[in-house]
Formats: sequence, structure tokens, C-alpha cells
Amino acid sequence: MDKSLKRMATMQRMQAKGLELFYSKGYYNTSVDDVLKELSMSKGAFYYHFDSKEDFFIQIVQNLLARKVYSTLIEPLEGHDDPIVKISQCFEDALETAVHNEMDFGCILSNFLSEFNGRNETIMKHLNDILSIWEVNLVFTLQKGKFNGHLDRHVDCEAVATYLMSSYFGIRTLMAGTSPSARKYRFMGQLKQYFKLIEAKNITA
Amino acid sequence: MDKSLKRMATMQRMQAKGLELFYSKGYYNTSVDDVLKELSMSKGAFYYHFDSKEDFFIQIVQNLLARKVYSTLIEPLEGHDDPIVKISQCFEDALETAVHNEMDFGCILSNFLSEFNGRNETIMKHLNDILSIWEVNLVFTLQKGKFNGHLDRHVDCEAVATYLMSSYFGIRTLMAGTSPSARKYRFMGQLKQYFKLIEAKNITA
DNA sequence: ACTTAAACCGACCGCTCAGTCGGTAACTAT
DNA sequence: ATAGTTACCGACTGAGCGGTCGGTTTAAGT
Repeated sequence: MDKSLKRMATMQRMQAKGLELFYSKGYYNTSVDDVLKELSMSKGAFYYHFDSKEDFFIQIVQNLLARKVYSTLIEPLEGHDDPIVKISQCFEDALETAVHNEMDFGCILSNFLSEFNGRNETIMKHLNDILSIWEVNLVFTLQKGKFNGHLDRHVDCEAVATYLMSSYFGIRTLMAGTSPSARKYRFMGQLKQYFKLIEAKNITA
Repeated sequence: MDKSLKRMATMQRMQAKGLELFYSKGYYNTSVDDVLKELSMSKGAFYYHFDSKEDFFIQIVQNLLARKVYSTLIEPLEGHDDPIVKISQCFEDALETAVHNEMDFGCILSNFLSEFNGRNETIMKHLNDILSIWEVNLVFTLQKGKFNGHLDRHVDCEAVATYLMSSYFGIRTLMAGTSPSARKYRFMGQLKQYFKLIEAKNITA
């Protein structure tokens, strides 16, 4: 399955730089030549490894974005602890990287969803795949939390997942504007208020 | 202040079609010729009325987007009734138009914020102006609600506004993907749960 | 009828972009 | 050494873009 190591290494380099530029300048606003210039490589090298700009992007989505979303937004939720604590921490960490202008992979996903929506069916399909993996895992984590007695029995896990994803994507759009760290602080405060609603009620002392 | 009526009418037509195309295909993915083709007009007409594509877009933002955001997201909040009821209804209405694939101006704003972030300072400034007008009015509405006894005294109005804007922008990104009406339903349910947190507590019966 | 200016036309320019192609260097197998 | 394959080079093509400009139409004023 692994082609020659050299090939893999080159493709990795190209994809990493590609993601960086596509994220910061947008897909349609980044030319293949922009990527190649930063890598001091030639058109020939690019089209030797990839069929087209679109193919290049899709491979980036599958090889880099999907893995990173998994490792930053899904993996941290594993285990049997209180899902509220883990989701809070997970969002906190993700938004903190966003404050420092590093690549926040949830934000990347959200940006690309906006950029390709209604413009490129093929790419949207791949992005929506990642989105639904996140959604499924969030729902699963919440259900497990309910089963383990961390969440209130009446909680609608699908709805909570939708709401959490919404607020996360939205705060990233807002933070891109002005005063990101103040907005992050306010957001996390309200998120924790919201979490109080769905945590298990200690009706019996 | 009003130039000749003909001039105004033509510019209006161009701007309306421009917004429609920029919204559905994105700014960078829509050429001036695309707009002109749909209007059966010529390059000359376009550059007679507008300095550049960017100038054209900024005028659209100021003349159409700003007004529409105001009339759909801000004006409905006026008055002295319970802000929770009004904000709920306002979001409900905006998301309903979104379900039917009509132009939802909050969504347009959110999309453009994503598209121009880090790519065009000038345009971002105009978009952020609209955003902060919305924010200021939300905060004001909430504070008034607190004063009128509809909201709990301990509510942090800035934080609630940030949280509301986040969730609204986010749900629009999500709804663009799959099953918009199911997501809208789940979202509104959780939003109403959240509102229970900030409404005035009837501690005294 | 003549003048004038606003409104509009569309060929054209310079440039950027995705993608092509004939060539070459480096490595590997025999 | 030779042949074949992989990896890479960079000039080039053709389409599409934003923007220009000389010219034409329309309508109002006199």
C-alpha cells in the first residue's frame, strides 16, 4: 500500500503547505503556483503526483483534515468520564489554538463548508462526511454520558449535538473578526451555563 | 441626493442581481461578466456606474445587506416586550426562510465574513460594521429586558449576545449541509432551553 | 434642427490561472 | 554499461478574468 517513501514524503510536503495556504487564503484564491512557489517546486512535479487542483484538495481533506478533526475533536471525548467536562475542555483547547492564530481544524472545516457550499458538489460530499463523523461521535458520547448517569435522562442527544456544533462553528466565525479572546471567554461562560441544563439533576440529595 | 431616477433604477437592478450571484456562487467565484450576462447588459454600463468590482460589492453591502440585516434581525427586537420571545421569533423566522433556500441575510453576512476574512481588509471592515451594529442592538435589547424584569439580574448581556450570534451563524453553516429543517427544529429546541436559563426567576411566588 | 451630456455598447488589453508536454536527471535492476 | 522507471523541470497553451476606451444611442434643453 505504501508507494515509495520518496513519493509519500513529497506528497506530504505538498499537502501540508497546500492546507496551510488554502486555509489562510481560501481555495479559489490560492493558485497551484502559489503552493509550488513556497515549496520551490515545479508544475511538473505537482501534476506528476496529483490529477488536478481538485484532486489535490480532496486528498488534503482525506489525509490531513479528517485525521486532525478526529484527533482534536473526537478522540479527546473517548472514555467513560463526564462528557460535559470533556467536551468543555475540548472546545476550550480548540478555541485557544484559534486565539493564537494557529490552524484550528474545526474552523478549517467550517470555513471550507462555507466556501464550497453550492459551488462544488464533490468536495462538499467529502466535507460533509467529516462533519457527520463528528456529529455521530458527539451523539454517541452524549448517549454514553446519559447511560453512565452524567446527563439528565430527558436530554435529546441529537439536539444537543446539533446545538454544540452550531455554536462552535459560529464562535469561530465571530472570533475571526474582532477581539477573539474576549469573545472566546464570553462564549465559554455561556456554554458552561448551558451545560448545567443537561447535566444530571441531583433531585435526591 | 437622488441622482436621476434612471441611474438609480439601473444601479438597483445591478446590485440586486449582484447580491444574488455573490451569495450563491461566492464573490471570487462570480465574474462581473456573469452578472452582466444575466442582466443582458454590457461591460460599459457596469463601469459607467461603478468604479470596480470591489466598489460594486461594497455598495451592495451598504445598500442592500446592511438594510436587510437591520429589518430582519434588529427591527423586530424593538419595543418593550420580553426580549426572549422576540429573539426566539426572530431566529425562527430567519431560519425558516433559510429552510426554503431563500436569501437569509444573516447567513449572507456570515458567509461573506468567512470568505473575506484575511483576504480583503476593506471589505471586512464594512462587514464587521454591520456585525457590530447587530451586536450592539442585541446587547441593548437584552439590557432593556433585564431592566424591565424579563431577564434574570445576573445575566451577562454581552456574553449572551455573543453566544446567540455564534449559535445563529453556526446553525446556518450546518443547515447548508444536510437535513436543514430537522437541524433547525433541534436547534430551536435547545435555544429555548438555553433561554430558560436567563429568564427572570420567580423565586417569590 | 442643433447641442450636450448621460447611458450604454462591445472589442480589446494585460494578466492570471489550471493544465499540458517534451525533455532531463537520478535511481534501480539486470 | 545499459535500459527502464520514477521524479521532476519549466516553457507553453488557451480560457477567463478585471478593467479600458473609442464610439453609439437616447433624451432633454434651447
